[in-house]
Amino acid sequence: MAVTDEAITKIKDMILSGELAAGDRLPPEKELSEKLGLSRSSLREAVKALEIIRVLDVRRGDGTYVTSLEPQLLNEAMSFIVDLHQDKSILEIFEVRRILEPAAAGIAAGRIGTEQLAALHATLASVNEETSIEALVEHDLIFHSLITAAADNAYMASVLDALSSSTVRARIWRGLTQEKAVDRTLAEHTAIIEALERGDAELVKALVTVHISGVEHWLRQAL
Amino acid sequence: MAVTDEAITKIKDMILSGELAAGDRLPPEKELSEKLGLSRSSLREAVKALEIIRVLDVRRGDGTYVTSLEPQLLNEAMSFIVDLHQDKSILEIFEVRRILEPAAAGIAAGRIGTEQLAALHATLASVNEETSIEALVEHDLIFHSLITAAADNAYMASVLDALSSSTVRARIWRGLTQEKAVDRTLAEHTAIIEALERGDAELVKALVTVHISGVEHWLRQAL
DNA sequence: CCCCCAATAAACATCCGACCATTAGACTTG
DNA sequence: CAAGTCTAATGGTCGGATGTTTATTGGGGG
Repeated sequence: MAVTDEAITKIKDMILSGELAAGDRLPPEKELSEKLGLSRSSLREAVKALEIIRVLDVRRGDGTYVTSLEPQLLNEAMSFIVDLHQDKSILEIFEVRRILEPAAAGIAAGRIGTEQLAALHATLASVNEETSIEALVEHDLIFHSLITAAADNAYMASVLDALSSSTVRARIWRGLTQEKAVDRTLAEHTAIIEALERGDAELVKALVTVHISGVEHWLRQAL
Repeated sequence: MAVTDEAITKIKDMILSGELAAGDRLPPEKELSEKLGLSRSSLREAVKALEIIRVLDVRRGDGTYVTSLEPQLLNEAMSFIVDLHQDKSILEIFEVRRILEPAAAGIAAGRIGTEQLAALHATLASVNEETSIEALVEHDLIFHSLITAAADNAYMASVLDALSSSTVRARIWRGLTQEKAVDRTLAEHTAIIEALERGDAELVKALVTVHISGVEHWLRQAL
């Protein structure tokens, strides 16, 4: 194994063993490179890799720290990868979403609070049939994120958010707007909010399933 | 933004724009560093980061290539992150698994082939109540992976495999063996295989739900 | 003509040392 | 005591030298 990969493993092990905890500061690059027995250049490659997947937080002029390692940090790292997969298997992604998202929404129905419901209303009110595509994508991301967040499971939220990365959503919406399906989507969003307010988990699950399956169906025809 | 991060974004964009396709070879480090306007050292940090998340494949003495970007490559990158989360939110992970894995197994019931069933029998036959913990963990990983793989959805398999990283599984099994629950787990595995053979999707879903919930329940008591 | 092997060149791996840019914290000053 | 300033610590970037691995090429032998 290359020294850089060894360094990555060693740093990871230092975290797993508890030698480094969340929020801890790592020794300076020069010092750590000597401790691990490799050059600063090689160590920096290792640190950069760990920074990309949000394990380390490098602050210039200050130092390098272990991140909180909270599940939501999984998000960006996963999204980065999903972004690159593009159309290749978008239908497979939807199959996972169709399973996970209704379940998450159902859980959310029993846990969602007043503030979160207000936020849902707000994002819905910010768009209509004449809104720009960019704003619609933004609304759609927020809408689904708010619901998955309300399920109060950071892993679930991370996985779902990553699977619906912004670039994927953007492409879909571009197609949907051409099909004049915007009003239908917004109507479905409205229905989902109402069911959430009533706390009707079964109805929420059904509505979300229909909502996602609708897009999925459109995709199958478009491809 | 730092030059290294710019380089990461540029390489990512080259892939998104189609300038670089899966399997393509990147220009040599020296050449690419000049094209992107940064030093070779900094470029190497960017390449290392992309290599860790399985976007690039660096072959010493040969060159650097874009990976196939297949969904299963998501696996290792995600597992690496989940590994670091440890106990922090293991119950949240189980909540996601309890939703996704029965659904995947239910789909697998209709798609699983003879060879895959044989593989399931084989891994089950390789263990008993006196097997070492390491071998039990290995069996457990293979058993669940085979089923999720049979659902024929690479994203689903990647997410599930990542959520049950080997270190997490190892810790759980260590606890389960102390509780003499090994035989029960193996009995449940047997029942799941039989239901899969019959193609009874509903029963498979129920059995997998019970199976995962059982471990989840044990975890709640243990924590 | 084909196969095997050694020589070669290309490419990544690693290291070093220098200098720049930024930040946190100590210090000075009003 | 507060605000601004200075400084040491730390990461960011660079260029080049050298080592290691691999693919390729060309020649020699079968």
